[in-house]
Amino acid sequence: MNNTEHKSTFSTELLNWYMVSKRDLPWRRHRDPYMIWISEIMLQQTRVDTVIPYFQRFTERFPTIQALAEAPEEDVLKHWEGLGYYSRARNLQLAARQIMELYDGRMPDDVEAVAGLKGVGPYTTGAIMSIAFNRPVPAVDGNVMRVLSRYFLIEDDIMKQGTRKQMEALVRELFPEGQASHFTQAMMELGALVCTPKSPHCLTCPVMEHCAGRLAGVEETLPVKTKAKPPRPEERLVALVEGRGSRSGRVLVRQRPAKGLLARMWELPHVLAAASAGTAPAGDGAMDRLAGALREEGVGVAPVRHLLNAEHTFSHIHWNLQVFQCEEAPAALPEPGHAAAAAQVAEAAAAYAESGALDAAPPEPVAYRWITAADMDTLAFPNVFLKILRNYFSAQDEQ
DNA sequence: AATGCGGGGCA
DNA sequence: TGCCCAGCATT
Repeated sequence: MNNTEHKSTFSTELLNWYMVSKRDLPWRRHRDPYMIWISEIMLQQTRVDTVIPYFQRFTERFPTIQALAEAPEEDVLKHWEGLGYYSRARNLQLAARQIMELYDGRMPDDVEAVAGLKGVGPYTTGAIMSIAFNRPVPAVDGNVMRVLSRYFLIEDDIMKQGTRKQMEALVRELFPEGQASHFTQAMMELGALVCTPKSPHCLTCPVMEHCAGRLAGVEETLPVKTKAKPPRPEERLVALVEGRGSRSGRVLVRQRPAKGLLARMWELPHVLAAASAGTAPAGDGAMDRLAGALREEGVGVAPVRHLLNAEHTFSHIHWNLQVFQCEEAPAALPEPGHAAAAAQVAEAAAAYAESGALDAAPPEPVAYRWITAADMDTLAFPNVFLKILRNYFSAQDEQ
């Protein structure tokens, strides 16, 4: 069998398998390019089972591009809470506004236009063009690279930029005439269900017969991939500040800056204790440091006791969190009109004025706030703080 | 080309 | 519990 026949066989067998094996997923129930787009952004770095409930809630709340474009950003972030990589949510809304302004509110059936949308890179461009518009534009993600590297025994490092380009060229040769949509989804489906990262299910694979990786016995060692650096440890001290008097039953939280890690998410106040794990001060030393560091930021707290420890891993940082129950220190609590808060508002407003309207969100001050359990329904928290706060409020309920 | 950016699943 | 998964933006 020559090379062309080999490729044709792969595509035909894979497509036939997909037609009878494909899963019934929410975004496969319609051909609305908006739904395809939302699902593809959510599916970046995220598994299907995790995405499904988010997709349902998100598309129910924002059923159209216009609805998404016109929603408050905080609402969009709240519907992304727990999914991670929160810039995806922000870029999604920016792109929706792009589509409203440039393409009359409809996803353009055009490669260059799609590729120009915020948060849409080479992979998502291919996914939208092929899945939604049935155009033969390659959508090469980790699944596709795994499948192709095994079937065609490609030993290039998939972390290299050039390898993805090579795979895209290969996919262009593999597209069956008029079947781009099914074929793109078929490769993803095979990667997700059969050609899995560890212990692939070769015996049930529709293309096992001519899989070069399996025939050579190296399917387990493909794809070749350089390892990522381990996350650097960070020791942090966290204040769970309980309100007094009129603020009784409330907890002090703050919103993170608009850029960087967990942008615009809410969290418990915390400070860096030490650059590496295991060297953080303990007990009274930690409580003194926490109170001192927060006071420098204009927040007066009095740590009472150590409550619990928690961990949170990002791809590049590992947080070890020591959470301390604190009382408010009346002298220096953040109030509306507080000097530091006012300066932050002014700074955000200035940044907004300098930037184009399309790129910038409305000025949202980085602010402190006293919240109740009910506020948890509207503010978006990273998972680690979500768990701590839910735990805390439910314990308060029992008293 | 290298780095920043979450969270969950599995052995 | 430790390891694996890996798109897009920015610089």
